[in-house]
Amino acid sequence: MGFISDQLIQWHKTSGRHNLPWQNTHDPYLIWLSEIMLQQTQVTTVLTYYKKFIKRFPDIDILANAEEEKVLELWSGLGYYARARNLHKTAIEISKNYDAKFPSSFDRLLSLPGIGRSTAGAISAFAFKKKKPILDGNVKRVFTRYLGIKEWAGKPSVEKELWEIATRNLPKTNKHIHTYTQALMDLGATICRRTQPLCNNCPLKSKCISFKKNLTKEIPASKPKKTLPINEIYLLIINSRDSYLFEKKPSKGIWAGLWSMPELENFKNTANWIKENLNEDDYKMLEIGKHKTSFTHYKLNIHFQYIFLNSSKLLKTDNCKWIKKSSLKNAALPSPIKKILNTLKDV
DNA sequence: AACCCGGGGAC
DNA sequence: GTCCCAGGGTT
Repeated sequence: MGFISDQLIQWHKTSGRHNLPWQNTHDPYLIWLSEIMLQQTQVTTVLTYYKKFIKRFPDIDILANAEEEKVLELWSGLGYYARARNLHKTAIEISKNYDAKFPSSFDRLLSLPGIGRSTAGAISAFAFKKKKPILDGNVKRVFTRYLGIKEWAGKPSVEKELWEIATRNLPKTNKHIHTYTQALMDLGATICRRTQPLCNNCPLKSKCISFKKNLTKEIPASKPKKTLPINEIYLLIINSRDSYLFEKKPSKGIWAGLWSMPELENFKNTANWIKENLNEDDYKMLEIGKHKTSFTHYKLNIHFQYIFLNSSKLLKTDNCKWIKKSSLKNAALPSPIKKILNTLKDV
């Protein structure tokens, strides 16, 4: 398979993607940001977030000097919020220890928070023209199909093999490594798609085992199924005047660092909670509801009580705050919380 | 090796 | 509803 790299580089010239916002640059800051946002996230989803982000944080020093809260605000809705926290940590580290210049060393890149082997490989190729392999969902799909690998690509032993294949298939020189790397991603995204691959347009079809044996439906093998556990949480949506009451999530766990609603074990103690934390007896229950959402590893049923208070008194707790309705759109809230608030009737 | 971590696009 | 996406970190 020594000529795959040449064919891919040639194919990319006429048929690859050339106009994504993070292309046509070697600025490691812009490339790094795009790679982090694109982890487990589709291009179409990233586009608007990326543009907003570079407008607000044009360079790494500005990002490093920002409050983590502000970074999370621009990440709100994108998910996997550890990416945003690690992004901020890395910006601070580079600003401090590398004079705000991205390190070109692969090992130093790999040591930074949020940058794993594949992301370090992509940054190395795109920003520094270094010959390093990547192994994302696209590459896994292209290689498992091309070679007829029938096992799930996420299985550790298979993944190890795929890294070796990705390394072995790199171009001989680093001259076109950025084109090659982009070509692999583009082929996976536009031709070697998960469903309905466009095999007739594929530059690799003459030697692709899945194409020749008609295995593109079976390969790549899907992840082994597991029944997801269901979690129930109980939230108090407390409204007073033009604001809602929020509670900051802990630094670990789901939605870490974001703002959610006060959470109870159940609704038996609602009155006590309001008395203890807001020193208020007089409240009105406006609505009771339920919202379902689902994550990679569990399902979540959010139960909520929508409560109205006449006065917004001072809180005892320091991890709570009121947020005005007009500010919700730009606050660091998880998507389901924003959705629930949008369904509530105005008081 | 298994689990944790979001949200949405495409079907 | 299902599956998976330019994966990384933790245990």
